[in-house]
Amino acid sequence: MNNKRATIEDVASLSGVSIRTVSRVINHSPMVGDATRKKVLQVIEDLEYQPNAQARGLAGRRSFMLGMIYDNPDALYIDRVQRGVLDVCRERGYELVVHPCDMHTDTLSKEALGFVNRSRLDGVIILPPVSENNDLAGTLDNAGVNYVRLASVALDKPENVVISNDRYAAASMAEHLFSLGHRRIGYITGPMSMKSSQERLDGFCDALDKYGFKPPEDMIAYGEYTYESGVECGRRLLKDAHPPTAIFASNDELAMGTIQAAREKGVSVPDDLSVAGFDDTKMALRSYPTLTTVRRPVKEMAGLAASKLIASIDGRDEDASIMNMVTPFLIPRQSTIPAK
Amino acid sequence: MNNKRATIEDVASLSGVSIRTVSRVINHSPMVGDATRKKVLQVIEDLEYQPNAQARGLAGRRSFMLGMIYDNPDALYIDRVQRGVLDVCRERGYELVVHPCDMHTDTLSKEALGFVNRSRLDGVIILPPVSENNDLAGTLDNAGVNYVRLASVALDKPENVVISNDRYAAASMAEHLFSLGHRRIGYITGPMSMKSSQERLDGFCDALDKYGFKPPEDMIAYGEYTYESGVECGRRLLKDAHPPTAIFASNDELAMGTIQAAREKGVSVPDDLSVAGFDDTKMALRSYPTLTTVRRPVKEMAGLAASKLIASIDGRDEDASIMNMVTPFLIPRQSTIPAK
DNA sequence: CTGAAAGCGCTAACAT
DNA sequence: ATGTTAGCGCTTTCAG
Repeated sequence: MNNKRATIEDVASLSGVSIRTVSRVINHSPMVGDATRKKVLQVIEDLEYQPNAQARGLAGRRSFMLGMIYDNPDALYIDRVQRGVLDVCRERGYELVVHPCDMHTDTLSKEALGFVNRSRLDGVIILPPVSENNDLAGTLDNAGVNYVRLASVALDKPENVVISNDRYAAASMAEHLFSLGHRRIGYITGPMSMKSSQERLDGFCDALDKYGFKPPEDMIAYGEYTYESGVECGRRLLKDAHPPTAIFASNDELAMGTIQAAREKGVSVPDDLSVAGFDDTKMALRSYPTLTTVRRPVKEMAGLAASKLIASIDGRDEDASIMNMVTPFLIPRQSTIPAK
Repeated sequence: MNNKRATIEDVASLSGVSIRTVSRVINHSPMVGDATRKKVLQVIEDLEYQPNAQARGLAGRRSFMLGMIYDNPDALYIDRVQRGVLDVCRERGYELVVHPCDMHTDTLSKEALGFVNRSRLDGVIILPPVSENNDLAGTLDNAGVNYVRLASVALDKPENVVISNDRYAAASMAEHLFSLGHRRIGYITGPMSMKSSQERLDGFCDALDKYGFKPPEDMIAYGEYTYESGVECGRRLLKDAHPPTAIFASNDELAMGTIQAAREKGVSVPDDLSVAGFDDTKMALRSYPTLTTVRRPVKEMAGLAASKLIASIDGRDEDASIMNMVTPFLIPRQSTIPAK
């Protein structure tokens, strides 16, 4: 940098107070006289002084940095989370360090802890499906690292998780289809190793159950949350002797695959087959017909997670331990219409 | 953290050398005896010692952190860049701090500089279209901040930019359409304030020119890189008395909009109209028909940018000042077929 | 409410 | 090739 940056000392001497006082002002301590504070703030502005985060971190043992750990193929989801977290970070003077990882490596926990320690992160936010890894959470907890997981079930203490009620949302979608008159509804799952897959399937079954229906085993296809898997499962469901009038695919990728499978077979969506997805990806709006889907308030979830994390960091345990659960909502579009 | 982390001092005493020597080992200084180095490294491993990045930063005036500044709606693009940058960061021991911003604010430069200074970032990577802001680049340069811009033209010194040859790519696409027998080709631009829009349009014209054609003004629609704009421009081009047999939309969003416009008008893609896009977004593969498009090697560009940035930081000027230009490549899919 | 001084853990002159 | 030591800029006891 050309003109060396001002230090706390410059601010102190120019405002005629001690370093300690400037530090108090920076850290919003209430123990400063109003006149003093104002004066100091003025000098800070004049000098365009910015506290050195590293020095603050070294001395105060906090970095004002949060980390984000994930292994998720959905770029839009990641982007939404980043923005949600950053909205809160900005208010509170934090920065965000990103850390995509490989959830299938056996050194994941160690590696993640290394990440946190190296940068002295004040806390981390963990996205699904990595968030479902209890070994990782345990490792972090053990090391005294603050963390919050984004998940679809309460797999941790309230201060460590923000929940999306996927189960309820899936049930809503099932009811939506049901209310459109569909009685033979196919369902395509994600990988059953993921909580979200289980929850969504359970929600689907909950709803059928409510109407006195038993989820027909032959109408449930076990998929992978991918397009290819959607094509395959869609084909299988559609070639049934008694094919479904609607298919609820548990994410948009699967739904797009399902639509493709229908197209191949000359089954018209939505005229002959209603199709619903989950996630509200960009494709949902661009596909033809546009896709009825479920949108999780991802950005809001992320914001809650960041707030919770910062509350933990600040030791505001009452705030941190509030249970946060958000509810996704249904977005009806063209791909679902009344059954014939 | 429970068990306080080891410090350089612990490592020093346990390996029976001075702090300075440990520091040398950490920083890969060649001035250490082989035996000594080995011993120290062993202790480091045993203690699971990780140098404190903040202390390193404070003392050594580098943070080992890179920043990424952007205001881009394409989450996939951002994700690809982040991953490309991080691949290089990992090798070199850097972390990545993300910073989405609002490019339309007049305090952008100041705000961005604040970001860099606050966290003492060693450098930043700037994504388009923010990267086209010369005021920002000037401000950073002035402050002695290392930066690299991702762009589609050489709008800065070689050490400060990695270029994607959009012009060439657009020309390839035009030739592709031409070689399929299309002679009346519509073109939809992005916002002409963006270099990428200009470059792609120029590339398109270059190609026509090469075949002795003049780009017909009435076949050029000025759009916005959005789906809605694609629908609108598509409609306009298609209602021409002498409609095009192919439309080259300068990004995938526009192309999807164009396909929608064709659908509205009962024009079949690709039978009656070939449509091509640019970017290779996820939609390109999910649309029906799948979309012929252009893919920029985004991750590679990002990696080059990171390498270049780190070279600058390290003062390896020869490495930093190599001109980096990558060439996007055409991906033919179902949406473009021979003209009838 | 404010100030003086002791580090936080590391790098980099400066010795040896 | 290795050790000694003075900071980097800030927070935080501990006194006033």
